[in-house]
Amino acid sequence: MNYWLFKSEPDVYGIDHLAAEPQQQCRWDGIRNYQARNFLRDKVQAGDQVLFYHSSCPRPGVAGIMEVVKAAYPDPAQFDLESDYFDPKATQDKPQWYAVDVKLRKKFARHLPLSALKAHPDLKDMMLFRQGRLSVVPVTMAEWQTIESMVKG
DNA sequence: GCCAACGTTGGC
DNA sequence: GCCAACGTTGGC
Repeated sequence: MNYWLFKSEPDVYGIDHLAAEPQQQCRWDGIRNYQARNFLRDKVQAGDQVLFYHSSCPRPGVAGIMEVVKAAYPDPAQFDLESDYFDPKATQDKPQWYAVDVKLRKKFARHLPLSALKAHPDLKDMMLFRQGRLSVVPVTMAEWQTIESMVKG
């Protein structure tokens, strides 16, 4: 099992949106960055645990935990002319982009702010900090456990 | 293949 | 709004 951090802008789709979905489940789509795509397509598996990260907002940070319920499949939006995520290079035979399905596991009572993550010595090597612009980021098991302990504590 | 210009992300 | 860090595009 793997651990991840997925980013979303809460104005567009935050953890409360996910909480309001039927079965608190949704398609995580619209990823249009090759490195993020490769993680999604090649590494993200059903059962993986995911931090829901709010970005580009007044208080960026981790808002809760999701679980992957369906591994990667072609993102339907790439074939949809009406969609912002339409990609003329994509064909059914050669999809360019992938999506996964996720389910809400836990919404934190208090969001864990980015500042707290940055301040913790055990998290100093997080890929989140090294490559700030990536929207699908691996998290190590040690980092995951540290973050869980911060939420409880 | 190189590189400049431009666009996007995201924290502050 | 600003800026850093990348990513993408397109000319050559």
